[in-house]
Amino acid sequence: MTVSRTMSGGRNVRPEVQVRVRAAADQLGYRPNQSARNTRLRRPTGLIGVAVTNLGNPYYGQFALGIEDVAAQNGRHILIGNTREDPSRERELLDDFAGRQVEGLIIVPAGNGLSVLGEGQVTSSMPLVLATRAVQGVRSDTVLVDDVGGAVAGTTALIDDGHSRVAFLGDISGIPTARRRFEGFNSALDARGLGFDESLLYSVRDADSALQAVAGSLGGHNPPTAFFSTNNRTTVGALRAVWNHRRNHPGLEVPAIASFDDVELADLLDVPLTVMSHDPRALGAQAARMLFERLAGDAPSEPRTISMPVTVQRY
Amino acid sequence: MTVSRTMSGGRNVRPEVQVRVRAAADQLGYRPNQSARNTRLRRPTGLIGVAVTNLGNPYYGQFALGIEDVAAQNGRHILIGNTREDPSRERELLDDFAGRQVEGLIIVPAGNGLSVLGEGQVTSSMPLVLATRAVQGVRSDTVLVDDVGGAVAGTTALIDDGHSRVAFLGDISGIPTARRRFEGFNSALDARGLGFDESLLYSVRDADSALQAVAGSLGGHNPPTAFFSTNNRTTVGALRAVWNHRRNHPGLEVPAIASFDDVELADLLDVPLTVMSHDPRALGAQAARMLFERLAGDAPSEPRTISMPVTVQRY
DNA sequence: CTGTTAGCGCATTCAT
DNA sequence: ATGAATGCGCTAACAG
Repeated sequence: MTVSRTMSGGRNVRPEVQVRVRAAADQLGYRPNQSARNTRLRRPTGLIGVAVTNLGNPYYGQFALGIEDVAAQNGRHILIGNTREDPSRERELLDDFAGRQVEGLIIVPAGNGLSVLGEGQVTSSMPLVLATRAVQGVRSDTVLVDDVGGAVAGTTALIDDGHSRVAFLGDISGIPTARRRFEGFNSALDARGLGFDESLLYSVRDADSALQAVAGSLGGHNPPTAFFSTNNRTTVGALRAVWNHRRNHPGLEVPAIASFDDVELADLLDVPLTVMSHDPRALGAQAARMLFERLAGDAPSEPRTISMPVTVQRY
Repeated sequence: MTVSRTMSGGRNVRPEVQVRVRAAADQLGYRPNQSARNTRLRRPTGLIGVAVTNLGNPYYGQFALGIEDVAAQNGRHILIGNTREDPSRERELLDDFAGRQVEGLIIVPAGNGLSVLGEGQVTSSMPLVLATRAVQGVRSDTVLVDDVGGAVAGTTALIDDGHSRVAFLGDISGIPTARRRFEGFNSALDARGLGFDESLLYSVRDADSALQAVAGSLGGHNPPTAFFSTNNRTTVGALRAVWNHRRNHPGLEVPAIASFDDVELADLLDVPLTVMSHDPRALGAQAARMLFERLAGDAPSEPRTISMPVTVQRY
């Protein structure tokens, strides 16, 4: 008990004894076992579980930073896992997080919108905030991006520049976010009385496949004059392809790109670029704040959905 | 006991009973308490503590991804914290990690090489791998980058291009990595019989300050013809400054940049660029592998230091 | 100020 | 195949 008391503040232990206890602890490398401590105190673990779809994407680095920041302010730590868009990996992570008694979850749902979260096992037992994508059948706090509005604005800007034949780069069957952006894209075309040529829909996810798609598209018959890119990975590919195209065909009009998400240095590239951007770090911070509000009990019982604004910039 | 047995595999429990148990568990949202489990089994937690200096930097996103990958393969999860180069935050994290009985640590030491790790409290009690930077007085497995060799190679390439007046962008007093790269930079100049003009040493850390420094430098008397940039953040700033300079002074020779660390899209920028790069994801994976080797007991008792190779590319 | 008792949730061991 | 007793490391509550 004297040791226990000393290690947890030292109330009611003689200072000199405390010194001896600490010295011995240092010597022996003793540290109180938090697992046992938590067991006994029936205390929350101070852990937040975070699952993202691609840790290697700078976007999610910023996102994680936003969460970490707010978590640290609230004395919590984050357990982070990468789902690689793989629902089974997501399930593993969720099970593990739950078993570790995390206090809450911030999840970027993997896959096509029917993630394992929909089964409702984990989600009912602890506070959950969904980020970036909603999941069918899951009623929980959610932080979305104004995908539709942003896509409408970006596409409209493209149209106003005179583009009427615009290709779309994104995996609308696999990724809900891409689907919503496609919606906005389409309704902007509609609003201007333009149709979308289905042959200009490229189902790509990463930079390489986007590069191939754009290169192929520009090399084909009746190529588009602009590309709508759904995320920063596909934008990188599109930029490279357009860059190559410009180098190989000097004098020709340079195809324009409308990119959802910003890419560092893209503004210097001399490619007509419309960026529909938002701040992933702010998104992460917002998700974390919603989670902590709920943990603190001062959130309404109804799930809240917040939509992060999207701004359009031209380069 | 029947529940316990069922939840941990179901040996010696009648199948029909197992079904009922699982049903009830689902219904109630019951999940075995890992803390209690670990306490009883005196089992390791399956957690790895990771501390990086800047989670928002894409470099560390890749680094974390490399760790996560290997950790997942080994059935471990990662607890990640951001130190913001702040030693006191590092200490907090380390204490917390230790208290949570993480099985091992992968740390990018914060600050100037005399991190709190030097005090030896935490480090003696569990396996530790230092990444990117070494710490004075700490003998542990370490994964470094060939900073000196890479800097020599990059600087030499610059000199061979005819540059004799090269500025240096990096915080050599605050960041050990920058110091080592400065060493290589200097010895390459020496080897070619060139001196370094101390007035061309800019102690910058982030993109903005690097941009200011380069802009100022190019606007001054006797400006350098090239810049050595110590990391991807300072490189982004330098690229922007050089870009602006070229736009404002067409016809003038464009200053060259030698960048330690690659930056996405920089190769398209039409700025003479020498990149000394390595793969942060591989570095993370390597650090994780060393940690798990040690945990498995099949590592030599002597601490090992591995140096990741640096390749030089020209754009 | 310090020690004793009891119990957190779980699993090993030994009964039945 | 199931249950009872016991103890993991810790601390609240109660002695003294």
